[in-house]
Formats: sequence, structure tokens, C-alpha cells
Amino acid sequence: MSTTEKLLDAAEYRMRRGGYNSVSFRDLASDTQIKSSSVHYHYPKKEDLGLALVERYSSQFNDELAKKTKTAKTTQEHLRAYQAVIRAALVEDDAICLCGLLGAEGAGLPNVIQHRVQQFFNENINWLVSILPNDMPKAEKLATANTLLAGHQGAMMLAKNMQDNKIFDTITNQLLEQVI
Amino acid sequence: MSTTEKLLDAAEYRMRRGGYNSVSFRDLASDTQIKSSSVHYHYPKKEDLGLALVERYSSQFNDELAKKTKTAKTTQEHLRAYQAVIRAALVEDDAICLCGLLGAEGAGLPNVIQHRVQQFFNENINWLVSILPNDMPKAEKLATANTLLAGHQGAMMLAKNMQDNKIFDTITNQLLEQVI
DNA sequence: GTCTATAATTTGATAGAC
DNA sequence: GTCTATCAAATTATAGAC
Repeated sequence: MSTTEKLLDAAEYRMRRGGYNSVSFRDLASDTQIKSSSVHYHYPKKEDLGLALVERYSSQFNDELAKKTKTAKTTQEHLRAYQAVIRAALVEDDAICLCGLLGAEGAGLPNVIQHRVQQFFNENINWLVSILPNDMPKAEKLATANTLLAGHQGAMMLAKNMQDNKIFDTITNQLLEQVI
Repeated sequence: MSTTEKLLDAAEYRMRRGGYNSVSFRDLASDTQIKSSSVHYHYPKKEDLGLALVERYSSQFNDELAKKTKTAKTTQEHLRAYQAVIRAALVEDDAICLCGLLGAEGAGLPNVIQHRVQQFFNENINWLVSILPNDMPKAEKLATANTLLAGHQGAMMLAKNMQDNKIFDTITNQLLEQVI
């Protein structure tokens, strides 16, 4: 594994738990067995690291979604895939969504990162709108996409806080059953 | 206004925007026109300040909820009050819920604060369960309460990030219309 | 309650050798 | 690409005078 990969892994682990300001170059240096000045070689400013992190997280998320919807046909199949991708992020990594956390910290972050997180959410909404039923009115599609996104993000936060992943399942199942 | 009130106001303003680690004693000192050592007189450790902040936020939230539901009779009336209290926190303060943000940062915070945030969520859920229709099965009540809480928290985060409070209204209206 | 002074540590960041 | 060395600033926190 390359040094930048190791750095991004370590940074993602820490940032998805404590937030942007909980990650320091020295922590990452000790995580990856190099010196903090070497971390700066890969990511000169913290902003660069944060941006790279959101970019990698975002493209991995979209890749997972594409993979899990390869054979999906119905809206329900697509939505179950969406739920499964987010659930995997919660359960396997034992952490909430990177963009959910950075979105909450929004005003305290560098502008470039704020905007990149916003882009992640916009891509989520566009995707959700694209897989909702054709006969659903456009305005309702948009509303439903927003509700599903917000619901899944809130569900991660609450489940993590209550230390009970079943809460995520309960909430998102109810959303998928009742909101369509 | 007392110094502790001024301190809590300043701390809440900052923490609800950038999170726990974005607030420093020196910032609060300059906000309130005293020295950082004097801030420590009021709140010896940062943990003390954070805890006091969540406690005040939580009791103000519960007070607002009690006030707005004084004449409420139906489940719908209670839920509209719940929505209104959270909406006011978003629109008037132009910031998301303190506990929503601290909940997301959970793992990076002192344990006492984590637990106090958890208590805020538990009180929310208990209240929601208590105002849901009598004929709703207990398990469904609990699921619905969790969905409503997560949905409102996610809606704040998304609306703030997209810089469009109408998104909050759209999401929470849909939840109140379809989830009951 | 507030101040001055200061300690101890952490943090983001850079210069320059290898 | 990584290291040593170092810096300037920020951060939490304390001691003691007024």
C-alpha cells in the first residue's frame, strides 16, 4: 500500500470519528510510521488532505453504489442498494459518513471542503431523483430524495450515538417502506 | 447579562457552527471582553464548559417544546410543535442543533459530554413516543420516534449545508405527512 | 471575579540535508 | 520521499496578586 493510501486511511479513520479538527499531522505521522514533515510532503496543507479525503470517500461511495445497482431494475431495488451501501459504511467501518460529519461541521471548515461536501450531497440527490418512479411528480421526487438522504444521514448519527446499529435499520426500513 | 450567560452564548454560537474543537478559551475571552484565565474561573476545564452548554441547550429545548405544546391535543399538533421548535433553532440561530453536531463528533468528545448528548436524544425519543397515537403498536411507536428524530437532525444538517432552509421544511413536512 | 504572567503541550508549517 | 531541526502560533491550564 502506498504512503498516500496509508495516510488517507489513517486520516479517514480519525476524521470520521472526531471530525476535521481532531486530526493532526503528527497523529497521521505516527499512524503511518513516518515523520510529520513527510506528511506535509504528500499534503502540503491540511486543506489539501481534507479535500483529497472527501474526494476519495465520494468516489468510493459512488463506485459502491454503481456496483450494487448493476443488476437493479426497480426503484425498490435501487433504494435497497443505497441503504446497503450506507449501512456497510456504518457497520464495517464502525463510523458515520465522512460527509455527514463534515457537513455538520460545515461553517468551521475551509471553503473548498465545504463545497466538495455539498457536491457529495448534490450527487446523492441527483442519483436518488434518477431512480425514483417515472410517474412521481418532479417536485415530489426532489422532496423524497432530500428526505431519504437526510434520513439516512440522521440514522447513522443516531445509531452511532446510541451504539446500536439496529436503529439504523429500523429508521431506514421505515423510510423505504413509507416514503415512496 | 451575567458573565456565565455571555460565555455560554458565545460558546454555543461557535460550537454550533464549527464543533467542539473549533471553540477555544481565548475566542470566548475575546467574545466576552475578559481574559482567558477568567473564563477558566467560570469553567475550569473545557469539558465543564461543554457539559454546561449541552445542559442549557437541552433544557431550553425541552422548555420550548413544553411551551409550544401547552394547548396541543392531537398527535399532529404535537408533531407540528416539535417541527416548529427545531425549525426555530435552525432559522433564528442560523445553525444546526448543538446535539446533532456533538452527536456526529461523538467519538472525539469527552465521555461525560457523549453521555449527556445521548440523554438529549433519549428524552427526544421518549417524548415522541409519548405523543404518538395510542392505537399505534409500541414497536412502531419507537421506530417512528427514531425516524422522526433522525429525519429532523438530518434535515437541519442538509438545509444548513445547502444554505436553503426550505429544504428543512420540505423534508420535515414529508415526514409528518407520511410517517404517521 | 478579574487580572498578569507563565507553563506545558500541540499544531500547522517550512528549510535544507540525504 | 523521508529525515532532522526548527518555528510561530495556538491551546488548555495554573499560580498568585488585586
